[in-house]
Amino acid sequence: MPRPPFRPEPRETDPPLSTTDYVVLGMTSLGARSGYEIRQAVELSIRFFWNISHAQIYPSLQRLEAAGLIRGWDEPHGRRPRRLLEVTEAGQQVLRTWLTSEEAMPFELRDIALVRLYFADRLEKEDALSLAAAVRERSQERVDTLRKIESDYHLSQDPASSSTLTLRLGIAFHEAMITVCDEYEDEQRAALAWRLEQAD
Amino acid sequence: MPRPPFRPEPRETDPPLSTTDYVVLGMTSLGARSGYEIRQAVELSIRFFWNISHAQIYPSLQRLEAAGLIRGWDEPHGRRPRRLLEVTEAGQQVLRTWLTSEEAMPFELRDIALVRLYFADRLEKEDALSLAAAVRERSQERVDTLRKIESDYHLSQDPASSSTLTLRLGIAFHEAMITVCDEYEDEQRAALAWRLEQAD
DNA sequence: TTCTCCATGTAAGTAGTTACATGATTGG
DNA sequence: CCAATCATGTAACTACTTACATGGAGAA
Repeated sequence: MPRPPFRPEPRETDPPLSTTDYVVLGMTSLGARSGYEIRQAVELSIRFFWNISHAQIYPSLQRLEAAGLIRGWDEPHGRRPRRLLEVTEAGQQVLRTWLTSEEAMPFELRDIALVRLYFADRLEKEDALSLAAAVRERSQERVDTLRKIESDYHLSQDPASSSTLTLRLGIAFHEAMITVCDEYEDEQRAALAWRLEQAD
Repeated sequence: MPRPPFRPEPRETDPPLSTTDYVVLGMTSLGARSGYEIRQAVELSIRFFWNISHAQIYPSLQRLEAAGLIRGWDEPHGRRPRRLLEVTEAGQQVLRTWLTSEEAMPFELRDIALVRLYFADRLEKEDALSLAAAVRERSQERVDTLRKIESDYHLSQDPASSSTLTLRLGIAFHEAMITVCDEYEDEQRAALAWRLEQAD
């Protein structure tokens, strides 16, 4: 009977961190002190380009703590349980290494509105028109909301660009969407007018 | 021995379609005749705002065929197997219904570059600067590529906006990114200059 | 003959969402 | 006292990616 092949002890080296882990680590490094605060910080800052749900945060915190990148201790508030966190020196270092690494920075966009618009030719022109209008209105609402937030923001203090970065990108993107919809609507209306003319 | 509990035949009512299923259905409706062609069509058109891999397409085709929304038949090319497809009238109807439905149109963006930029304050100013520069260059390359495609496109024929929609959105988005990076770099450089001045 | 493209599928693993579960505190 | 918010976690499920697997056709 052959000897089983030699396998070195599979050296449980820390698995590489996911982007979500780096977000959790980064928010801790910026001063978020609990899973709950991390979630709020994400919601108020980077959710436009990287959203995470609380169901991802708690397992991520466990991984980071096991890897020694953050430190956590229980500090209940009254009888309500609470686990406070802080980043370790190793964690700071890992974060900085990630931020300066040369690895690829993939870009991903998923927008059902654009998918629908792409297939709008399958509809009657009237329906295609109202679809485009709905998409345009959605973007218009987003722009209005973001502009409102932007002006409230200017009224307050901090001119730090990292906080307004998401605002400005959101505005730029949705304004481009509005332009595209406008053009599409013009085309459809022109085609429709031509058809009505022919019918006379 | 107890009788097994009565269970009504679980009336295999068609599960709702995912957006990916609608993409596959839509591409078939636009004339893609095989899984392979669907994949190519996605790659050349909507991949900027809805990418799918071939591993998603084949199971999706099976679901759609089971639901009677497309029809498929084997038509090997020589000895190479090939399954051709066409959309059924029911499929056309389901697609139109989806396109005109009022359901929400969520928008999702995931960009590691922006995440990194958000955490750039954790770095030395020099490193923050080179990170911002790397992000700016990435977007600049994208803009250059997209503009090239756009001008090639203009040289050919079809002025259909659905095909240029992805181009124009991509350009608008990445130009906004460049502006944001420029501003961030200016800030960092100013802070750096100030620090050097103090050191004198 | 070798490379690229055509062509279809499955398996295993990772990532993410939604729902389930619980309960305390604070402010009106 | 009731609603909103604080606060943490798990389970089940869905979606998606990467790797595995196979092989023919056509062109250079």
